[in-house]
Amino acid sequence: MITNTCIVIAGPTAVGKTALSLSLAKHFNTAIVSADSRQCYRELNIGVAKPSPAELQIVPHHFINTHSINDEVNVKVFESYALDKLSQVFKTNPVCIVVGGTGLYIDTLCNGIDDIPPIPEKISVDVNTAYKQNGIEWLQQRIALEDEMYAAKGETKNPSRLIRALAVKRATGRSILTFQTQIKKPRPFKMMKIGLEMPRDILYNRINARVDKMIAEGLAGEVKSLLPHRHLQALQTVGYRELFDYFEGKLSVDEAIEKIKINSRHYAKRQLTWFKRDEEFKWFEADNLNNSLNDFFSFYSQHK
RNA sequence: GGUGCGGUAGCUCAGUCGGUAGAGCAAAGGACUGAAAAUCCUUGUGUCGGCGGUUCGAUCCCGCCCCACACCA
Repeated sequence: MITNTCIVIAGPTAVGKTALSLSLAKHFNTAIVSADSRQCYRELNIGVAKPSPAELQIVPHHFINTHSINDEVNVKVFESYALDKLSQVFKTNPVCIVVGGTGLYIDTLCNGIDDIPPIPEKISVDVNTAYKQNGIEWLQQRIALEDEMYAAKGETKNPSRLIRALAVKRATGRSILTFQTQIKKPRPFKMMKIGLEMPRDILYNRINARVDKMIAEGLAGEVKSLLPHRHLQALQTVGYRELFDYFEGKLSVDEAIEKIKINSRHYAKRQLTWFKRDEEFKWFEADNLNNSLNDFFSFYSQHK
């Protein structure tokens, strides 16, 4: 029996993941499942560097333009969506391409994520509201009182983790840490993890150039039309937040553009830190597409 | 040409009543379990513009020079 295989392409923003994934999808005559937490939103276009409409037509893509910024999208939503699409693809094809820069999503697709009961909305809302009113000190005090285990071992300086920990404790009576087993879930397919990288200065030049291109293509107009939605989680996105600040008069255009470049570099660095920790990745120099393809096929022929 | 205010980390600046200096940003490294393009943690030696003087000791006080900005001619 043929083993179904996910070819996972990861790496920092602007390294060239899309180009390689398209070539591979054409070669294997298969589909792409995107593992990108922002390209799934149909309202976000220029700033999230989606494949072009033409590219989307040539190769079937999943988890791109599939959701609205008003939908709740999170790692669990992605996991079930992507697993479902993979099983469909594998009915007719033994290979599927997974490409994206969201480390948590890729990790979860490959290894699963611990099951934690759903949290009643009221509890999350209450915790969030209290945090906004009272600040992180309040969260730290509540965690110290309500979840000793988390207070001792958790990230007590990180508001988003504290909020989640407190909500889980209140909803289940158990510390979130007791749910976190890190046991990998078996998947009905093989993973081949490919990381793309390039020298830092070259990557940063590419990022800067791509930001300039996005601006030339009209990113500011896109962001302006999304101003009423700027509070949504989906809009907490590099390229959008900085231009929101411009439209609200907090930054000049030039300052906003410079900020987008800086924040994109920070983002790229975080992605590299995440993926480098996963020793299952095979890293290729992404200096040029043909070289990457040659690297891939010689690797693939040895490991398929 | 004159007067004034400055010249301190890659940038913007603070400070040292004389004992060789520290914030924010940048940069670098790291973490990451339903917000993840999010969120959070760690890392600060630099001829303190130059040359002299005073002093045990000067980035700080004094003199001259250079540079920038503002105003007056």
